Amino acid sequence: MQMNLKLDQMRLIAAIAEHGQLQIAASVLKLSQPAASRMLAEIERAIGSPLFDRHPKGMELTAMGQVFARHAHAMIVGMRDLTREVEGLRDGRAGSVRAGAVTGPALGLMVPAIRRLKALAPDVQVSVDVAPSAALVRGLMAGEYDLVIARLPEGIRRSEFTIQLAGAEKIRFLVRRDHPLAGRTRLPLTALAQHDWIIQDRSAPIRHAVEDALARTGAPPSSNVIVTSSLLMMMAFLSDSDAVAPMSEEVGALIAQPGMSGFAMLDMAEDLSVPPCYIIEAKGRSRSATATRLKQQLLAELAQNGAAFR
Amino acid sequence: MQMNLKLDQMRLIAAIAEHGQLQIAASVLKLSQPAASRMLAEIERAIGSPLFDRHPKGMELTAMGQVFARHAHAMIVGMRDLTREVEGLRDGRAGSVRAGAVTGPALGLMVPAIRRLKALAPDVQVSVDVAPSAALVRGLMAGEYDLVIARLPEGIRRSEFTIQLAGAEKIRFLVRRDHPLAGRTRLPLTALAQHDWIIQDRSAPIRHAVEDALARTGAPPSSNVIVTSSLLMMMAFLSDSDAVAPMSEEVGALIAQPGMSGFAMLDMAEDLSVPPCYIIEAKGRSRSATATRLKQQLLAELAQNGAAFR
DNA sequence: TCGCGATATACCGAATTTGATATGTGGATT
DNA sequence: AATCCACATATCAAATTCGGTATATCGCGA
Repeated sequence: MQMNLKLDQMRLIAAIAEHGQLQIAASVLKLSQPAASRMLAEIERAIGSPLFDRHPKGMELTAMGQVFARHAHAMIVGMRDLTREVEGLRDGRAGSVRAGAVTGPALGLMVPAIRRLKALAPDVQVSVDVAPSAALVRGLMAGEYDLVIARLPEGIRRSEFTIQLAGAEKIRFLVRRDHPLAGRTRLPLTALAQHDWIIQDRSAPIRHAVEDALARTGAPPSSNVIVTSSLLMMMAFLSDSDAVAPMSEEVGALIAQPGMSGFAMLDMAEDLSVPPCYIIEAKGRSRSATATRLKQQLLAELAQNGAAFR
Repeated sequence: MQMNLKLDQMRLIAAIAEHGQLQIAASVLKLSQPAASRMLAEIERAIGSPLFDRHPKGMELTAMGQVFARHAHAMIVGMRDLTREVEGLRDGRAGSVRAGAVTGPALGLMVPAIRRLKALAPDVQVSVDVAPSAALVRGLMAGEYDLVIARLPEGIRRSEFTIQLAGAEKIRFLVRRDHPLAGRTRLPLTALAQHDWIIQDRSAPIRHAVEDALARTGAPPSSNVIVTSSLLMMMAFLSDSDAVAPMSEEVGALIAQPGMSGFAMLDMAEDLSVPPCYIIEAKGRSRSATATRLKQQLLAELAQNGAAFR
């Protein structure tokens, strides 16, 4: 399907969704009602499905319309953010280092490196995001980050990046402290299948790795699953249920400090891991002094603890 | 500034940013080089600032260009996501309940309600996001959520929503267990000002409330601040430093379970809170049966624990 | 049955956009 | 100095977009 839609079309859909009537939406957008009607018809032709159910007193979104309206809204907000940020840049706001990392290296590398950087230069502005690799590399390419610690997405053109191996990331399963499986050792993966799972979105590498490992054992995945990427939600569900949640070892270690936590990591018969991570910067990008210093701290951390984070 | 830019313009900027040369970008977009050059010129005229520094062998992004390219990339990705989701809807994927909550009510209300719902209907698809109120209500309006638990953004038209009071949200300060302030009681806010802070983004209500309270005491905020909204990053920084981090009481309670955690919540002389939360649904929206059931569980949770979450 | 309110369609003209080719300009390299 | 490469500008023609007014259509309520 070819959907070369325009922002004004997004605005129309969002306005109709918000106001419930084409005429009001048209007025808001400073269009005549027939112009709005025709624009809507063109959008629906491009989509190949109605976006609104028509009623004598107005319209309401169809299921497809809800999907479209959500995206339209995000686009409108995105344009607003762009405008704001472009204007803000005119105010000459000082640079900062903007870094991102996937969860394990966020803890294992980024946190100590930032801590060291702040020790040396307490007033630098540091902004850190934790996100999946694809989003991080996308952000890096788009100039949103100065550097990221992430996996290499497929098809990445290595020649355009500076890439430094940072290490592998192991998967552990977190449970509440008094979970039936908590005290056992060398658990097979199949032992987990009968429990509820709190698991990440389908795009997460941890989920891929876990599902692949389950597939190799022949055990079906649990049928009772709650999908969330929020660590908070995971901890909350785990804390008073028999659910299990896969996560990176570093995250698990932080949450389940031995003897001091309401959580525990399961002892598995077989290690699971996800592909290794790298410190990635975009070539040809002017690098702020602060970003250079953060990179230096990351390399120092690797030199010191390389064996620990492998 | 009026920036009525087009997606094709975004694509051009993203392509130049990616390839470094106008001619290659033009080719990728199936344009002639002069057409691309003029399109770029028009974008830069609308922006009022160059997006690229020109060099004999190509162009590279200016600071403004990096901002623009990042947003352009997000728009392009958004359009791709829209296309994918529109197509996916044709595959007839079954409905699910999509809920969102700000952090405190995510724990205090949403988690038990979802747990009850799953007990009654183990195979329903539940998706939960934790996000700020503005984003949640935006998502609700755009059809991204069936219901949310959030604060009421300014200017919200109450007549368009079903709004049910869910309670207030208290702020606590989290520290590591052996923090110098951990054992003290009735701490004044000024006692925290000398420590490092791990704090949320400027738009977060918790940050507003904390900065307002600090302003009332006359104490300046800490000059040594790390900004992150990632709970994981907060916990990591707190776990081996003397930093403090404000967060909702429910989140703090989950992390700092008494006697069992590497963290503790500070005992403050004065309670801080953020404005109350509500269960919010959009009127005129066809509600899935699962969403209705989740709403029922939320109301049941409120009826049972209303005093606890107030 | 009639009137109302809301959307849909027909028709038209004006404006804008689009993108080509041809050519100019500037910096780097040989 | 000549050449090359990459971007910028001029010119032109074609296509598309845009959005108005006028009017038709439909469902609901009185």
